[in-house]
Amino acid sequence: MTRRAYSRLSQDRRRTDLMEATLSCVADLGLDRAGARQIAERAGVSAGLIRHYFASKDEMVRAAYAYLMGQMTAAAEESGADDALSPEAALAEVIAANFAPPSLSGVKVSLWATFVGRVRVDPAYADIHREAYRDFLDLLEARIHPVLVAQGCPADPKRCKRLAIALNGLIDGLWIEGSLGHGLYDARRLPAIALGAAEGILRLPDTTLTRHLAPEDERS
Amino acid sequence: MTRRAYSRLSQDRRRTDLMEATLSCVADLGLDRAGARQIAERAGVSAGLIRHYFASKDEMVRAAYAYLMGQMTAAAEESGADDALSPEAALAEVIAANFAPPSLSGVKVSLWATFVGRVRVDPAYADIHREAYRDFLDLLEARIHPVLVAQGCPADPKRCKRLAIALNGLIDGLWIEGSLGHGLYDARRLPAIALGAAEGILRLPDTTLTRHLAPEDERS
DNA sequence: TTCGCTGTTGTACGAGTGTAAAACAAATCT
DNA sequence: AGATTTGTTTTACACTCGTACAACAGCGAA
Repeated sequence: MTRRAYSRLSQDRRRTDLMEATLSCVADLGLDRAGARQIAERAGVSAGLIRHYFASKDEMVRAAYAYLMGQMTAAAEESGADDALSPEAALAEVIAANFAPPSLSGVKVSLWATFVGRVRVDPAYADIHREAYRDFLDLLEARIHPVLVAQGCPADPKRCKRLAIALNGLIDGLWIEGSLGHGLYDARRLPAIALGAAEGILRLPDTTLTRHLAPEDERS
Repeated sequence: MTRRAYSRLSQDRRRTDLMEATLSCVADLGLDRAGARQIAERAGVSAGLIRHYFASKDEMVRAAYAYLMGQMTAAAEESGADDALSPEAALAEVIAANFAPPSLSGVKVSLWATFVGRVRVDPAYADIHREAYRDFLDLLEARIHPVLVAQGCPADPKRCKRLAIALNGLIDGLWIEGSLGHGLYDARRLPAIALGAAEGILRLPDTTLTRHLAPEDERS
């Protein structure tokens, strides 16, 4: 039997390859059918190697979840971070970014949902989820506050947090249904719907946020 | 070897027992560890019986998902259906019902998320999800319209549908995070947060919905 | 009471699982 | 060039999985 040729990669590269293969398998096949051999094959590697990088397959899946959420929160924190933007434009960008690729993605929402389903089963998943949720809540709060101040609305911390919780709920729910692409309405309407609803939640005047819609999203 | 005693049940009873045991296992153990033997044990039955009621274990899981969503939709449609209620009170009740047991439940959200994770994998799951989503959207739209009319707001079908989509997003997102019980805030605040945000989304005057909060939920 | 039907159990089987550990080879060092 | 290290493959193993099927027993009919 002739042995397979292979090349050695850096530790980090192999780890991320394996985690990305894990995510790809989970998204395409579901958690139960994402076996170690399948994942290894997608990573271009043999199954035994998994245990050289992770203590167990379960730990690899956990690591893949943490990796995914880390990427998503990093992407969220980048959006609307341009200092030249007005507070209103920055908030609008943070919100709207969730309703265009790469955030709006069937693969991403599938993975997100699959792992959220494990939060009650495994405390490690609960920790990862809680941290990602808190990060996004904090980001929203930080983007909401200057808008309220600029518009002369009450902006005490309690109100900001409360509004951040509501806004996060809105974004999450719309993001899930929009990403699943069930065809009940055109997903291109989502940015306008989300920004319009956000204006309402924050009790801002009409078009405070929607005026910052990207041109391609302007149809209502 | 002495054989186990058993009693014969009606077909429907056994089927629902098996589906409920399936849901219980999936919620507690995760989809991958919810094996046929485990499920059968929880249903008080031997594993071979599954194939007498379902073509395969996978089909039983699918049936359990449809069963779960059927229950949830039915519960939603019952809330706020009292004709004596004002339109505002009925809408408030539909919204608030999601943030108190039995709707607000870690088990339910775990199951919901687990199955949503399969929507991309298996078209049967996509169908079940789409139908449940559409039903809830229609319900919301039907409850929103009379409120807008009573309050003298624009209430054309397009706007109603748009508002229903946004409101559904808000409810979904808040329900998920609230049910997971991550401890980042007190879940008892959710009814007030949701109703306040809904007032904003629908551009209703303050307290139009929040005034219908149940007494125990009145703390902001 | 006995018979017949069928819901139910128990067992066996092949395929697939995650994992351990030995054999090997690619890159690095001397 | 030769030795060393260690990332990688391969094989083997114990176990669990879903499923098929024969044997059994509860229950209604006759």
